[in-house]
Amino acid sequence: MQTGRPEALAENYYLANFHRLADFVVDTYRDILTPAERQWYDSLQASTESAQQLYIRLLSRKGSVFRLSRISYPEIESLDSAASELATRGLAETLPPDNLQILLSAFTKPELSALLIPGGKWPRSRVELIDELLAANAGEQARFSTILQQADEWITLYGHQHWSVFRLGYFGNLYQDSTEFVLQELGTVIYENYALDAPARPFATRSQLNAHLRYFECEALLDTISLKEVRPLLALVAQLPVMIAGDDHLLRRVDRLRNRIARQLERLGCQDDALELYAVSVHPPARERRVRLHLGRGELDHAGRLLSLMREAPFNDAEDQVADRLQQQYRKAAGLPAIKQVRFKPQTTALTLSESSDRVEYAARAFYGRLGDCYYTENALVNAVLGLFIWDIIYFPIAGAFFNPFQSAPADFYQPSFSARRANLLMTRFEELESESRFTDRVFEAYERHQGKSNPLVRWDQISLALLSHSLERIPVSHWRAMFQRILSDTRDNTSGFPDLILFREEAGYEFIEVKGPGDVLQKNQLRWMQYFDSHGIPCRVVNIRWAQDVIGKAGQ
DNA sequence: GGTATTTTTG
DNA sequence: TTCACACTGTCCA
DNA sequence: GACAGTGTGTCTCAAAAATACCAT
Ligand SMILES: [Mn+2]
Ligand SMILES: [Mn+2]
Repeated sequence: MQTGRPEALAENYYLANFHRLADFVVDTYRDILTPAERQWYDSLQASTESAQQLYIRLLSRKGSVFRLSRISYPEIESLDSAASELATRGLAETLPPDNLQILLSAFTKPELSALLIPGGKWPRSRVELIDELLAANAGEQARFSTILQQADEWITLYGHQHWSVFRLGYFGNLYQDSTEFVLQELGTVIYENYALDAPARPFATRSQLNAHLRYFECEALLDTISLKEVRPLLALVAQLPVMIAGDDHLLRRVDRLRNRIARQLERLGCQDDALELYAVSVHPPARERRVRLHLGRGELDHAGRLLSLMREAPFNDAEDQVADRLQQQYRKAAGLPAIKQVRFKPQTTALTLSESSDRVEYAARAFYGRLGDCYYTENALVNAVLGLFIWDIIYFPIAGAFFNPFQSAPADFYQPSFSARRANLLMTRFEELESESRFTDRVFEAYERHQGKSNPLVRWDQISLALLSHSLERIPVSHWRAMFQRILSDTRDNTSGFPDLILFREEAGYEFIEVKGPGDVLQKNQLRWMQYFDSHGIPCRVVNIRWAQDVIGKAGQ
C-alpha cells in the first residue's frame, strides 16, 4: 500500500550513507574516539573513490575474507588497484589467509571438490566435506591450504571493530546498520520526523559506549558457544560489562543476558552458579527462578525471605502474580495451611465447531462474524488506538529521547519512567477523553496524517478504518481510558495479552473474546488483562473451542 | 533436474 | 528486537 | 485440571541472486 514503487537510488548511495553516519560520529564523539578509530576513518577518506567503494561494499557483506574473482561491482573499474590501495593504506590485506577453515569457507561445495578431491567421492553435505578436510593430517591440511591460496587472489578487510563502534555510537545499538538509510530512501520504512535540534548522542562517555559494545559482543558470543558446557558459560559471565551508574538500558540488557545464562546453568545442573548469577540480576524472572531453586532444594528460609521481598516490592504485575503462586508452594512446603484465595476466573463459554485446517482463531471469527462484525486483532487494536491518540507525545523531543532519524520510538519508550517523564502532556491529553468526539477526532486525524509511519504501538497492516470506526463507536471512553492507563503503566509488559477477537454484534455493544483451542490455556499476561477488564466492567470472555465429532469418520479412513 | 535456504541488493 | 500457541511430563485431587 | 518447561511458527523490507540440498 504505502510502499511506493522502488525508485532508483542515487549513484554511490552507499558511499554517501556511510559518510553521513561516519561524519556524524566523528563530529559528535570527537572527545571519546580512540586514535586508531580516527586514523581508520581518516585513511578511508584519503582513499580514492574506487578504494572506498570496494571497502564499503565489502564491509556490509558477511565475513571479512573474500576472493577477488568473486567480487564484481560495475562501478569499481579496477578491482586490483582498489584492493592494493586498501592494503597500502592498512585497511586490508591482499595476502591469502593462512587458516584452512577460513580458506575453505570462501569456496562453494563444487569448487572444493574439484580443487581438493578431484575424481573422488565426497560427503553428502558441504559441512561434512569441510569437517572431513579439516580432520586430515597436518601434511594434507598444508597441501589443501596451498591449493586454495593459489586458486585465487584474496582480500581480507580490516577495521570491522571500528565500524561497530561507529554504528553503535550512531544508532545506540548494533542491530541497525546503514541499510536504514536505504530503506528510508526507498520508502520501505517511514520514521516520524521528530525534532533533532540539539546534537544528542546515545552515550556520554567512552566507558559507557564500551560497556554497551561489550554487551553486544557477549550477546553474539552466547549464540556461538556451546550451551552444553558449563565452562564457556561461566567464562562469558566473566566477560559481562560492569554497569554504568544511571544507565537503565544497559542494566536491562545485561540482566536479560544474565537471566538467560543462569537458566542455561540450571539446565546443566549448576544451581549454585545459577543462583549466584540470578542474585546479581534485578530484572524478572531472576527472583522467581531463585525462589523455585530454593524451594526445590528445600531451602525454605531463603525462599521465604525472597518471597517477602517480591511481595513487598514486585518489579511488575507479572512478578506480583507469580509471587502469589509461589507463596502457595512455599506454604505447602513449609507445612503451613494454604491461604484461601479466590483465583480470578474469567467468564467462559464453550463452542463446538466443525474441524478446519485453519487456525482456530479464524474458525471462531468466521462463526462470530455471523452475529455481527468480528475482528482478529489481538494486541493490535488497543495499542494502535493509544498510539494514534498520543502520537505526538510519543515523539515529543524530550532530552535524550532521540539521537538519529531512524528511531521508531524514543529511547526510553519501554522504560518504566516513560509515562512519568511525560506526565503533564499525558494528563492534558487524557482530558480529551472527557469528550467522545474530541477523542475520536484526534484518533482519526492521526490515522490519516501518520499513515504508514513506524510506531511502537501501531501495526498499520492490522488496523483498518472500518475496525477503528467500529471500535471508537462502540467502546466507551471510560473503557479506553482504563486500558490506556494500564498500557502506559508498563509499556513493556502490558502491550501484550489482549484477547484474540473483538465482536461488535448487530444490535449494539462490543465484546472481547479469547479463543482457546483444545489443549490451549490462558497465558499469564492474558489472565492479568482479563482481571483488569473485570474490575473495570470491560466485557470479555473465554471461548473454549471443541471440534465436532467427525473423528469417528476420520478414523475409518 | 527442481526446490529450499542463504546471501546480497537497493 | 516478540508473541502466542502446541506439546510434553509431573503433580495432585 | 493446574502447572512448568520446552519447542514452534510468526514476525523482522522485499525481491533477486547465489548456493546447497535432494530426488530422480
Ligand atoms: Mn491469540
Ligand atoms: Mn487464543
